[in-house]
Amino acid sequence: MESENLKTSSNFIYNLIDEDIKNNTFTDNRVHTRFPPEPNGYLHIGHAKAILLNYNTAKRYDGKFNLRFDDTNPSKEDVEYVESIKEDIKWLGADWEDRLFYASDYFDKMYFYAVELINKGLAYVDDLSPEEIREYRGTLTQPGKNSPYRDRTVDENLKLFENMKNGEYSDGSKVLRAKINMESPNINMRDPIIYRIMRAHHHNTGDKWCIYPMYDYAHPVEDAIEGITHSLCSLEFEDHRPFYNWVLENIEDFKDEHPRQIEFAKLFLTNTIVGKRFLKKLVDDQVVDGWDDPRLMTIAGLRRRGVTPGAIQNFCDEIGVAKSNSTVDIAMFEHFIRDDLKTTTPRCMAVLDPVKVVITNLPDDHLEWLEMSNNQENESLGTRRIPFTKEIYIDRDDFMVEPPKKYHRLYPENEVRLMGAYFIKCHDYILDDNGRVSEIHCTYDPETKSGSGFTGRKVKGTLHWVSASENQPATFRLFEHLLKEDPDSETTNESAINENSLNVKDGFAEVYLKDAKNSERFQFVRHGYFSVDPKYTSKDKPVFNLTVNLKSSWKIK
RNA sequence: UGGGGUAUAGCCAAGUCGGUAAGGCACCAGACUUUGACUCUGGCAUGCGUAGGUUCGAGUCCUGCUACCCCAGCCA
Repeated sequence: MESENLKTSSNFIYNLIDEDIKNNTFTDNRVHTRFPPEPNGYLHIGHAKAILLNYNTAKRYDGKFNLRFDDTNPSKEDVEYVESIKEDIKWLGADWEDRLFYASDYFDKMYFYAVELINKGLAYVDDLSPEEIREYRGTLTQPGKNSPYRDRTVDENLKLFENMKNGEYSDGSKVLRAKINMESPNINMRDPIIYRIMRAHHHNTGDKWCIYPMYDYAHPVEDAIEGITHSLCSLEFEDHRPFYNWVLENIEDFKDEHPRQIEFAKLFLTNTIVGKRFLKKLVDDQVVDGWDDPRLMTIAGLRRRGVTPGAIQNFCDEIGVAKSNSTVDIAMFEHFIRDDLKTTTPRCMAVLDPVKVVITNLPDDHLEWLEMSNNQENESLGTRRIPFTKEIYIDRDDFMVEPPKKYHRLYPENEVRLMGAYFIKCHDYILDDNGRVSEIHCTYDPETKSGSGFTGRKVKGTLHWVSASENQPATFRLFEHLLKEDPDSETTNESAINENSLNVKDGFAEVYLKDAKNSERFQFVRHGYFSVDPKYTSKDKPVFNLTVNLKSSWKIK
C-alpha cells in the first residue's frame, strides 16, 4: 500500500470526510471506521474491497478502524466463521489493533436504549402475527395502516417488553416496533421492527437472551457506542439511512454527535459469483474442493491459490469506490497479481506436458551444472544451479513437425536456445504408433553457452526445459475462470460453470523445487505464477497451483 | 408523479468556484528481449445517457425525457 496513494487518491467518501473536517462535524475531527461482518459465511473478494476501504480511510485520516462481528441473529451465525474471518482480515493487512468487538457485547445497552424509546412513546409492542404485519405494511405503491396495538400506553409497552425479555411469550408472538409512520413512502420507516423473540443459543451470550435486536436498530447503536464517525455500507442500505438517523437522534446519549452512514457500490467481477447460496452449492455438490478451492474468489481460496495481499490491496486502490453499480473486468485483478509477483518470485523452469529431447552429440553420462539468476529484474533473489544432461524434457507445444508461419520454437532443422544452457538444433524426431512425437533428436553447440557472450548467430526462440534424469516430478493444477459467462447474480447456475476450470498435469520441475515450502510462490517461465498447494502436496511430490498465467501475444492462427 | 439511487471510452474511474475530458485495465502498432513475459514508445471520448436552455464558455448550472439498480424478512 503506497501511503502517498492513500493521501492523493480521490473518491466521494474522502470528499465527504473532508467536508466534515472543514465543518468540524466530529469532535477533534476524528475519523473512525469499522468493518461489521456477520459471522455466517466466508469472506470473499467483495468483502476485501469493503475491509480495505474502511481500513485505508481510517489510515488516511490518522483515524481508527474497528472489527465488529454483527452477531444479532444467532439462528444464522456460528463461531466457526469468527476465526476464519479474523484470519482473512489479518492476512489482508487490515489491523484492528485491540478493537475487536461483537454486537452481542452491547445487548444490555441496546435493551436499555429500547426502553428509552418506549418511554418516549417512540416504540411499542405489537401482537400482530408475521403475516398480519406484512399485510399492514402496505406495498411499494400503497401506504400501510396502523396496527391496532400501536397506541398502547408507555406503561403497558414497558411491561410487555420486559415480559418479552423474560421469556413469557412464544417465538414470533410479539415484536417491539418503532413508532414512526405507516404511510411513509419509504417502507423502512413504516414502524420497523426493532426486537423479535427468538429462542436460539447465541455463540457469545448463550441462552441469556430470548429477544434479539434487528439490524436496522442494532447497527446505528453499535456504531454510536464505538464512536464510529463514518459508517460505510453498501448501496442497498441507502433507504435505511433515515431510520439509522432516527434511532440515533432519539437516543439522548447519541443525539448530539452521531455517526454518519455513507453508502458505496459493492464490487462485482466478471466470470465471478460470490453469493453465499451459489458458493455453498458448489461446495456441497463437490464441484469445488471446499471453501478454499483456488478457483473460488473467497479470501481463503485466493490465499491458497497464491494471490498476495499486496495484489488485492493494489487492485482495490485502483478500482476506486463510487456509487454506480459496476462490474470490473477480471483481467484487471489478474494484472495486479502479476504485477506484485513479477519481481518477488524466483523464475524457474517446469515442463507440464513433457516430450523427450535427446542431445545426440553429448555423452550418455553428461552432467553439467549451469548457474542461473533467479530473477533478472531482482538480483537480490540470488542464483541457483540447474543440471544439464543428454536427455531433457521440453513442453510438447514447443515442438512442431510442420510449424505454422512465425513459429519461433523447435521444428526440424530449426535452432533454438535452451534457456540458461545452449543452442540446440533439431535433426530428427521419432513418432509413436499413433503418429505422435515421442522423441526429438537434437545436437547442441558448445560455443553457444548462455552467458558466454556468444554472438555468432541468433535464434528466434528460447525454450524452457528440465533434465530428464535430474528433476523433481511435480503436479500442476491449472485453473481457468470458474464461470464461462458473466454472472447474472441470481440466475447464474451450474450451466455457466466452465467444465475446464481445473486441469491437472503431471510433469517435471527443476531439482531446485525439491525443497519448496507450502504456499511458496514461483514463476515457471513461459507458463505463469504458481504456489505450492498446502493441501495436496506430499513429502516427495509438490503440487503447484496456478496463481495466474503469463500474458502472451502469440496466437497460433 | 410510491420512495431511494446511478448514468464520463470495451471495463473500472477522476473531474473541488462553470475555463476547454486524469489515471489504470483491455486492445492496436512499434522498439527491446536468454520468458512470444517484463520494460519502453505511440495510438485509443471534437465528446461526458438524451433533448433543450442559461453563458463569451457547460461533464460541471437549469428544465424535460430515457435507461438501469435497490426497497414490501420477525435476514444482514
